Order: sequence, then C-alpha cells, then structure tokens
Amino acid sequence: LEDIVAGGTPIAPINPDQWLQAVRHALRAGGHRITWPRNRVLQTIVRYQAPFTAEKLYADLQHLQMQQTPGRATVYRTLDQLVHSGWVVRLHTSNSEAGYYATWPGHIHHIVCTSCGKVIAFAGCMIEGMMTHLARQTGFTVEGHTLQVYGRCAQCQALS
Amino acid sequence: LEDIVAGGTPIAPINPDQWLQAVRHALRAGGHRITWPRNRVLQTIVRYQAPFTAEKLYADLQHLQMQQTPGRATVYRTLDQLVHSGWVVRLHTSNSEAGYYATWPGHIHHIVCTSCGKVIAFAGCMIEGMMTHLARQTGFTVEGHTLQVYGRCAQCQALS
DNA sequence: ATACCTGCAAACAATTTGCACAAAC
DNA sequence: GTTTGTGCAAATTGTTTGCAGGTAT
Repeated sequence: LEDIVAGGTPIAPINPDQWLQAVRHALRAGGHRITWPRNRVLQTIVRYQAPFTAEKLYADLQHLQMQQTPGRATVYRTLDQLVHSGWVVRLHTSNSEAGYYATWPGHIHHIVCTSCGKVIAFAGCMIEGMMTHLARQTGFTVEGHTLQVYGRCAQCQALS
Repeated sequence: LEDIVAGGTPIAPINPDQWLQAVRHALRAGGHRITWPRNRVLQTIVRYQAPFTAEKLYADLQHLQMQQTPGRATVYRTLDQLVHSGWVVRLHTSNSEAGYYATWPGHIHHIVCTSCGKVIAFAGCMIEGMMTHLARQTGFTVEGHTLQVYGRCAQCQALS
C-alpha cells in the first residue's frame, strides 16, 4: 500500500527526437506509412510546450509557409491515430474544443498549469487502490478511469 | 492517511423530490426564476436512471405531448446553469456529445456502468493525498481535478 | 501492384446567439 | 415595471466524410 500511496512521481519531459523516432516506429509497426504530411504534423506536435487544439495545429502548419501544407482532414486524422495509439492525449476541456498534447503511451496522468499550460506527467497513480476498494463496496468491476489534474506551476505562482 | 485511503464510500442515490426542491431553492437564491419550462426540464432530468445527452433530453421533452414544450435553447441554457451550480455533472464522453446526470453539489465522484449507464456516486476521494504529494514534488499548486471511473455494475456482470 | 494516404469541399451535428415577446418577482 | 427567461430560426463551430487522384512500400 505504501507504494501506491507514494504514487505520483514526476516523469522526465519528452525528448522530441526520441519521441518522433518512437512514434514513427510504432506507426510503421502498425502498418501505417510515414508520409510527408504526417511527418510535418508530428514535428509540429512535439514542439508544443502546452496543450494545443486541432485547429491551432492546422493553423500553425499553414503559417510555416511551405509550398505544401497538410490539409485539415489529415491533421484531424493523424491526431485521431495518435490518440488511439497512445502517443497523444486528448484533454477534455470545459469548452467544446478538444485539447491535445504529446506523451508516451501507457498509464500516465498529467497535471496541467492553468496559467501557462505546461504539462507535467506523473506515474504510479494511487487511484488503483481506491478502485479496488470501490469495486468491493459497489459490486462494480472497474474497467478504467480518466483523471485530469490542474493547478498552477511554480513559475506562474512566482510571477503573480 | 488511513481515512484518505479508506475513501470511496458509496452515497445513497438521489431522491427526486428532495433534489427538485433543493434545486428550486438554490435557483431562487441565485436570483433565478422558477418558470414552467425550467420545471419541466428539472423534472425530466431527475427521472433519468443513466447519463443523458442534451438532445435526448430535448427529444424526450417533445415526446411528452404537452401543449407547450421547452425550446432547445432553454434546454441547453438550463443545463448550463445546473452544471455551473453543481446540480448536474457534465460527463466527458469520447464522442462529441456531452453526457449529463443529476447529482448533489460538492466534491463527489461517480462510477458509471459501461453497459447500463447506471451511476453510483462516492465521496471521500483519496486523490487529495496524491495531490499534496504531487504539489510537493512538482511545485504546482493543485487547483482541482476531474475523475471519471467506469466499469460494469454487479447486475450487468450477472447478465453476461 | 496494392494498400494506404491526401486534399478539397461539402456535409454534419452539437451547441450558441440575436431578437422580439412573455412571464416572474 | 424591471429584470430575467423563452422560443424560434439562423449562425457558428469543431469535426467528419466522399471521392478522385497521389504515394509509400
């Protein structure tokens, strides 16, 4: 139980090159193809320092002033793929627009700064213990959960 | 810490009449008016046994075959109010349509059955402990969190 | 070769909004 | 009588889809 309680250990931030390489590998392994538009989308995603929306990603790609830029459909389709394969998290925002950010696949939670948007990932979530407890009390079989934590990062607190 | 770990105590289901009365009181206290359409919306909401969508609520209101039924705008506006005042929870579904269900205001979490949609509320969430731990480790000030738990209820398990 | 992928523009679906009227306090 | 709420229909917005070519493997 101590281990569970001790959960919530921050994880090192994403290394863009490592991430890109890993995603490309995973895509290929899944029978997908590494195309030019896809690559551009991946590269743009991994450079964000805060959660982004699909439309922002699309707009940013336009503004890169290349001869050719990925179309809106490609952006949405690629995002979907990445969410399904676990390389991107879809945030449930209060408004209608979905937020996204890059991550490593697996059971990881995140804390998002409400001021600057910075995301910190942490592993070892103690919710599992509560799940077991709940299951016993209610008769439910717990299949999963979503957790979103928000707050203000140290930097933003210092500024206020 | 034991108390926190022991968290996850189921809460009794909502009593429709109690809920209606409480909501009406709260609305009035907030400077709002108890109108006929509002009442119809409230009454319909409290009878649901599983999360519902705004459009379903609207459709159901239409099918009640009254001389007058609340308009779509009223349904959405009322839902918004209730969510803001904490009497209704907005579920973050995987698709674009938002789910809703009645609850009591306050820090309560819910577990939703993926088969029948039944919702069980529970209090005493041990996440608080993890929050403190996290805050210490990351320098964040934790402002809040959202948690959604899903699984299969005892009844649905028996049926399979 | 043959999947798979792309871009475009049209289609969609959920939700929001402007406004003139109505109702509650 | 003033503030708050309502209904309608039109407008918005985020996202998805059909299809006629392209392109990676």
